[in-house]
Amino acid sequence: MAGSTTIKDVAQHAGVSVATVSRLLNGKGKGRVSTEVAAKVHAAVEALGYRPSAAGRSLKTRQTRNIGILIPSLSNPVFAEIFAGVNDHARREGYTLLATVSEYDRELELDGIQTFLNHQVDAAILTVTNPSQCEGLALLKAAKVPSVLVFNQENDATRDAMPLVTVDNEQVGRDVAKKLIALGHKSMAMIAGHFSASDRSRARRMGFERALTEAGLPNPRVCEVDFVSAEVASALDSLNVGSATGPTALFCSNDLLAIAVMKELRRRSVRVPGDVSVIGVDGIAIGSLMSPTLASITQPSREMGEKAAALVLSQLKGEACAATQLLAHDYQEGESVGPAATKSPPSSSDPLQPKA
Amino acid sequence: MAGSTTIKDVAQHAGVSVATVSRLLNGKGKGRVSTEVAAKVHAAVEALGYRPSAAGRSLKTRQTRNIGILIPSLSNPVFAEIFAGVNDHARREGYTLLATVSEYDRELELDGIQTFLNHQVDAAILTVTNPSQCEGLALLKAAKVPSVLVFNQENDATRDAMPLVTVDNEQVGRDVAKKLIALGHKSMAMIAGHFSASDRSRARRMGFERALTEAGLPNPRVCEVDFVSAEVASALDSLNVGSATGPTALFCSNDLLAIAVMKELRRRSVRVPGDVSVIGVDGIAIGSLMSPTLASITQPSREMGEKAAALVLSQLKGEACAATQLLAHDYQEGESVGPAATKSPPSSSDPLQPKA
DNA sequence: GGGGCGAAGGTAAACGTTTACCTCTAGGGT
DNA sequence: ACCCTAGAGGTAAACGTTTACCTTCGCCCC
Repeated sequence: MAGSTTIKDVAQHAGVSVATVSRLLNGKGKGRVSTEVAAKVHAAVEALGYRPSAAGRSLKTRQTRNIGILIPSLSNPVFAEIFAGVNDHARREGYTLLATVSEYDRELELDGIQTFLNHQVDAAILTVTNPSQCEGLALLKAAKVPSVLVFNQENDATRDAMPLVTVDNEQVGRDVAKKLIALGHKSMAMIAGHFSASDRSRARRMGFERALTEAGLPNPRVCEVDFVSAEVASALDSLNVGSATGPTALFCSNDLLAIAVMKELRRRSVRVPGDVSVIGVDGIAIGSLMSPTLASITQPSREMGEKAAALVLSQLKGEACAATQLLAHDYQEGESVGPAATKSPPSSSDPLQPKA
Repeated sequence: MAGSTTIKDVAQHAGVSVATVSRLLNGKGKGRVSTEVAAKVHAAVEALGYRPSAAGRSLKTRQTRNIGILIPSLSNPVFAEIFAGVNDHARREGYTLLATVSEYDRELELDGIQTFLNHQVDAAILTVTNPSQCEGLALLKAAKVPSVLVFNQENDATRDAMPLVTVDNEQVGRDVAKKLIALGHKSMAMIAGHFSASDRSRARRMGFERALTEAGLPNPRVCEVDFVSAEVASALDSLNVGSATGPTALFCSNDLLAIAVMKELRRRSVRVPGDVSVIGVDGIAIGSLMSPTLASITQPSREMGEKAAALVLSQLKGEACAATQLLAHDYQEGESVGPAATKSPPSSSDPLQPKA
């Protein structure tokens, strides 16, 4: 806090009542103030460096003009962009962001939400690890705080609707499959962060698997990693990547992971996409600076942030709004995917695909 | 806001006075409450789902337990880490973050600081484009809000001290120079974002140039870019990179830029480090996933965030604290630097360095 | 047995706003 | 000449806390 000059000081200095000052400053009331008085008040405000106290105001108006935003991590550029989008929209509407990052930790998620509640945020924008088992969400609903989930793919029907802004992650998985199938891949694998920490990964996996099944292909091998490079290595081992029996294409649940995978492949002298194709999800900018450039499914992250902010704000104004907004994703070309390798002569050690 | 049950409701429900509730909940007052009353109150709190109003509390205590944090951008992982560090420390101390990103825009910087002031943050943590001409800083000082600059290298002596948490950016520049000189480089260039937007870039440049001068080498060519890849290309053109008259080493003012530069070099078939060495600053994680891995000067970003938070908090408690904390940086090995290329036969078109 | 003391808890006055309601003045319509 | 209205501005009551200051009571010590 600071050299608090209050509205009372201003009123005194300008020789008017506090009500007048308040009315003028918020442009309220039919009975407006005369221009002379206005001038005096403004002069006083200027002279005293008056700044209305948010606390006093909030107490009376019962709104804080704060929006809580909870994201798992800022290391992933996707979340950084979401944040930028939210920030931008919120600022324009005169709202401020109470931000916290959860590091994918359920404990911290709850803690963050509690904090939002304690601070009486007017609205909340969240990405949680698992909407269907996040107690915090219930708290927000109980407190009737307009909230929206970003990126999450809530599929728990028992819970009454909390709006979502996301892409169709199952379709993302399908699109990846479609792309790889079109290039002749028949043996694929998926590498993902812990599914328990990301319902979007789960949805992507589901779409991926279904598309493969529909195409008459066997289920892909799937491997979870803890996102430390050592684990990436063992994941590649367990999938037999690079060997004749290994997959010809790797679907990574996000770009950061895909980049780590490409690094490890390079270390092993597995050529991308010569031996193995790699594709990620997110469309982060740095992907196209890699060599080979990373193919990915791009999401309009920044726009998602803006949409999310717009959504909670209109909810705040009491406007009914679409429960869920599905934004379009897109395929981002990249050198990291290519036609399936014809990896072995016909008399291969892999009897399952003699015609490949 | 929400189904506001107030402290009065709790008091009533528990059959005690509000003062008792308040005292119990904050563990204040020598005259403690008896265990039976405590139990009743807690039961009431539980039953009613009571949550103290931050507004009411702030109004009375004159502190918000909010810390403002202003950073230029979250796209740079360095800032994301700072944020994580601040977030972590603040949370542990029971503070919440009011966050905003300025996109390196002076207007938005000021706007953000005003917002902090309007919300009466207890403290502020900032990275600004230019400390010596940021009006916002003066406002913070005038309002006596404990503040700290992170990453900035304030060098305006006329201004009374605002504490800094940073690395010695001039030394960073020197260390880069030293490293490159040791590898035999004699012709170097620096590529940086707009210097006007980053005093740390300016300091790095200064150190770099001074070290070269002290080593008897000519001043490096320096080129500012607007951080769009098209500009990186023209920067490389203007520096003659890849030609016999061009530099054998490029010092990039941050890793993201270095990565973009490496990308463009690759496109031009300029070998790194064979033809040109590249070194960045920041030590972002993704640098070591590139090929070649990026050499860099690492900064302890997360720690800087934690230190910054600790610093403003102790300032808040009235403890005097070191005006400036210089943290150690470190050289991060990377494949992107190597010995200076002996780029042309003795009868070169470059008469300036016949002996090289 | 009385004075003193400390523990337990109540009373009420802030903190800085906003806003419903009131007062006053001037002007206009009949 | 009168009433009505509208504009301009003042008065004071909230909003939900915290906390200084009381009151009460039981206990101990002389």
